[in-house]
Amino acid sequence: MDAPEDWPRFAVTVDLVVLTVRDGALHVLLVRRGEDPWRGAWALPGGFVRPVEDLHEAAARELAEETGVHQAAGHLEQLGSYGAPDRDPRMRVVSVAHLVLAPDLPEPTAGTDAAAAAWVPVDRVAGDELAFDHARILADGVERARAKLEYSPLAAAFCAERFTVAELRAVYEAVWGRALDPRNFHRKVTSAPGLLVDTGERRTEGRGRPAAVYRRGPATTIAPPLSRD
Amino acid sequence: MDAPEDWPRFAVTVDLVVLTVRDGALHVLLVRRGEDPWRGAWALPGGFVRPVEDLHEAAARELAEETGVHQAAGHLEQLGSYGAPDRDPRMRVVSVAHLVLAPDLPEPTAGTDAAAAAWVPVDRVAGDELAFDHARILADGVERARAKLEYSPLAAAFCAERFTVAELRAVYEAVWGRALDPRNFHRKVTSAPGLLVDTGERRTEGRGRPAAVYRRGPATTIAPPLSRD
DNA sequence: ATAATAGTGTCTGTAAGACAGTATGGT
DNA sequence: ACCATACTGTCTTACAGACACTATTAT
Repeated sequence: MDAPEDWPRFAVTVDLVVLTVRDGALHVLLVRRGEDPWRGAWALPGGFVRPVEDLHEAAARELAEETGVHQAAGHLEQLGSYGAPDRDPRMRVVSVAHLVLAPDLPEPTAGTDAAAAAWVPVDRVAGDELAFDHARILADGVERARAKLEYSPLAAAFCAERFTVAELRAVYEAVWGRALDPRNFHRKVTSAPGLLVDTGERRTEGRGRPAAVYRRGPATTIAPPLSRD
Repeated sequence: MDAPEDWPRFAVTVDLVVLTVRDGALHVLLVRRGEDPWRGAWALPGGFVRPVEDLHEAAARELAEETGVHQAAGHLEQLGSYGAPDRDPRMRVVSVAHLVLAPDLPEPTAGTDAAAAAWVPVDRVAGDELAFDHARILADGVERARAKLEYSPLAAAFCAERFTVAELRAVYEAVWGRALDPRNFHRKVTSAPGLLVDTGERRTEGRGRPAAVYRRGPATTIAPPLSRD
């Protein structure tokens, strides 16, 4: 086996698929590119991995830099790596994409790097207006999120620390793009052991009976899973 | 945003978690390292990504080089990337790990690179005898394989092109490490639409009634999934 | 005949989907 | 009073797990 220093050098970046739920629809955070290539196109936020940081750290740092969010609530996980030889015309770049699920955040651009940043509904992102291979990365991220809601407690990452069953259901409906029966959903999530912890608090939203307020429980999976059919 | 050529250079490798089922147990393909660091330790097969090839191509090439297998049967997918700053003492290396599920192969070492290669039962691999962070990568690969058998037709990737229900069940039992009820398993997999295609062929294994021989069907998921409890 | 494996039928408990009905607030 | 939302209970159907039973081969 040969020594690493004899082998081709790559630039390594992290790209972020940051998803949130706003106004009943799944949104992704995009930035407008200020330079060539792809000047003026929308792109996923991201940046280069520094010499001394792990991939996960780099993703968290870029998230904070570009959105002003110190990923306390929410969820960050590695999505996958993209390294087609021609994906960046300047040189060989491997991007390690990460998926972030965040509660509804204050308008972006609080950050620094990007010329402009915006939340865009995922079903209104035209694939050909995204830079590089970001349309593929976005599609993979959305699919991962949709799949994970089935068997993991991750939907709560889209909510504030305290939330109602209706808010949780709204997340599922936005991410899956279909209506769920409120009564069966309630029965399912409240009976799943360790999924929700009742805070005792009640909350009135407009009219109607006040809803119980929950926190995330210790469960790491939902078995049997919810079905998105 | 800055130009990639101004940024730190990484070496990028692919590492392979190659799994197969032999003698009723899940095995992983390991190679003995011939050089420092970790000279003499077991490691996952792998190597450096070349200047002009995609990550997936690099993984397939390394698989062929180190095992002599031209990944026709079987399955290859990306597992995840590992890039802790100190994972290789020589320089900054990011490894894109891939998972390979292969039918029982002829003894390795048919390949070239590795000083020695061997199939090792996964539950007999001591974590601290693997080079670099390969113990973690192996654990992630095995967990991925176990999880995917639940809801995907991937178990067939461990079988020859034509196989019986009993052979398929043996795969599940080896990967999950628990016995399954042959009758319920048979009912489940034969009634899953598109999972198996009856070839009409029958096969007698020792004594007992001959078993129907199947090929993989077009199904991409098993819904509802099997449960490994 | 006996053993062994392949494959089918039946029963039971659990849970999902559909939806009636009750509880508790705002207007 | 009325409506909207939260929550509970009931019915039906589907399916997993358990296991009796039949089918077809080797010894």
